[in-house]
Amino acid sequence: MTAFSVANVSSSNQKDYLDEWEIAVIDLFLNAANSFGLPKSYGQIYGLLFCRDQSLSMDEVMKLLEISKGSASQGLRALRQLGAVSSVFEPGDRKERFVAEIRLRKLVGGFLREQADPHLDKGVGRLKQIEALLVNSDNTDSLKRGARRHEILSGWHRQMS
Amino acid sequence: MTAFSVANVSSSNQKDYLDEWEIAVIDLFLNAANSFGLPKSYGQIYGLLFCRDQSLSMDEVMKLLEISKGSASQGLRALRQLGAVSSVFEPGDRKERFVAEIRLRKLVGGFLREQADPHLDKGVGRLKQIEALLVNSDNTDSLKRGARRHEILSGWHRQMS
DNA sequence: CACTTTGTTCAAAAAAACTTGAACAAAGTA
DNA sequence: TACTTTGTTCAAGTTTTTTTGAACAAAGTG
Repeated sequence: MTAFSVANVSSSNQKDYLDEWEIAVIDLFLNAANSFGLPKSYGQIYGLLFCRDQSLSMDEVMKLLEISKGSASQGLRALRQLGAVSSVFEPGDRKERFVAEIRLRKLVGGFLREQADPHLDKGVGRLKQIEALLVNSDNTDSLKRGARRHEILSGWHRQMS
Repeated sequence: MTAFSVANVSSSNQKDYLDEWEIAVIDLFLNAANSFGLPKSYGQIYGLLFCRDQSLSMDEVMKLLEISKGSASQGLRALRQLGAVSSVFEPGDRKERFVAEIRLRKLVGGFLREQADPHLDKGVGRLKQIEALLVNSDNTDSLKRGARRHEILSGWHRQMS
């Protein structure tokens, strides 16, 4: 093609603005994050990385999305923890760079593992606590009702595994 | 039994306090609601009804949970909308009374129908919008990338149905 | 060592979500 | 009609969550 080839310069070798369609995709993920109970900024960050072929540094994420250092740092950490992004170290570059995981399986799996499972576990703990209260004292009438409810909850828990 | 039988008096024929185990169950649902992205009060209300054999009026819900009229009204409406509670009119009583749906199938089904589906639909709308932006002008390079991303998103959508 | 670059932390500010209660509507009763 | 009971609405208040940015730590460089 033309003589303007891409140099592997150390600093920003990336577009420093967002295309319209990228803005729309980022907004899509922003809203998706919201409905999964995750902060909007997580959605934005994931959305941006999802759009790009090249990995991005935290700095580039901050500038492109116009979010603070804190948000970028925390967001990227959380997303990596969820398995939704992974980090790459380009050789000869001190910066950590990030790319989006785009396999739906992995995304859903990570989310379930990190978000759903902990909640389920907490639920199991609470069930045990309820059990304990049911052995307590007398008042047989209410306690019998409690025992029936406990059974229902246990049944639900079984069905969900 | 003793001579103290239960009369079908018109006003509060219910316990006006919560047992310890009921408080624990209500707390369980409070937290569950939270992790599903529903207001805590919805969880409390459902939890209370879940515990009881008898239907409860809005007034009783308010007093037992110590929540406001507004919360009780909105919570009960939303829960009915979700199919998580249903209302009953006792003959010769002006009050509407509520009971919890305890079939897991119905609960999950209602939740998906009212919460997940709308979000999916909104997502489809956004996808169309992105499509529109991709036909826009020139800048073939970025747009090609955009088209690839649009394919991925469409694929995801297919996999989720 | 002094300086730069990269990234984390966390208290405070901002934004979002939830709850409250007073005003209102609807419908029954006398 | 005037009064009561039941339930809804929504602006304002409260609480919770998220974001910001300044201070700090870690590690490379000259």
